[in-house]
Amino acid sequence: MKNKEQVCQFKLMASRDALEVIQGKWRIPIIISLTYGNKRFGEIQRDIAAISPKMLSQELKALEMNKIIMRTLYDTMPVTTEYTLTPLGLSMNSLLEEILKNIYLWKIKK
Amino acid sequence: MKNKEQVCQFKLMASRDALEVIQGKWRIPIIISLTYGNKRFGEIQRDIAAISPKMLSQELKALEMNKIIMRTLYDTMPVTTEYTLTPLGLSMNSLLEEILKNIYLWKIKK
DNA sequence: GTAAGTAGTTACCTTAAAGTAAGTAATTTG
DNA sequence: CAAATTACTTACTTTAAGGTAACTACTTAC
Repeated sequence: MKNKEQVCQFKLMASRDALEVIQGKWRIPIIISLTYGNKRFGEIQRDIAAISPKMLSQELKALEMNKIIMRTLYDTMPVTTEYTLTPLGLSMNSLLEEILKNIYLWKIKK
Repeated sequence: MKNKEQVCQFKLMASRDALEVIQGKWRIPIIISLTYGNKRFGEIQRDIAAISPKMLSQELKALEMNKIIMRTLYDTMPVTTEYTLTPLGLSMNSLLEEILKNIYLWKIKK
């Protein structure tokens, strides 16, 4: 078995890549918004009142590239776009729930 | 029971405060480093080779304020400072492990 | 035909996060 | 006693993230 230091270094390198997925001001809010239903661009924008269309568009693209969300085009009149969490996105959310709960419980405790 | 929209809005607000704890380039790497043993300033700095003393000092303070880590002064000669994860810090780490594992598994899958 | 909604894009600007470099103070080693 | 180590701090600069505002293109409603 490898020693602690090597394992630690490996974990540090792995996290550097993986965590960009949830870094930034808007990605986690977008994931949270989508756990309450598949949504369209405008609906997410209304959920997260402070986000600009530029940032929303940019972050949706990044989340799609990282396979956290999916974009589906519906050939309705007018054309609508729907955003959905992937299984990875859903698994991220359940973990975020845990983290939020832990931090919240800690903050109210004493 | 409240409707989906209200629950979603509540979650979005709660996450805004809670997630600052893990935002930024260095906080999670520091947490990871400390799960492989209580460490001193210089030891963390050696683990995370790219971090500057300024950033390390600043982020350690922030993590301490958020009760993720603890600082212990030892009255040795010379005085040494040791950083330790709190129970909250440890719980954060197990969740980070899960997130990293999920993202990793997803990335290698196909 | 004017306004409003959907789903964005583009260009430009500001600010906050991070980087760089040097300094401090105390102690220890050669 | 000069150099190195530990644990930082301070001042200044750079970069990247995010903000602002205006614009596009298509459709529907009034």
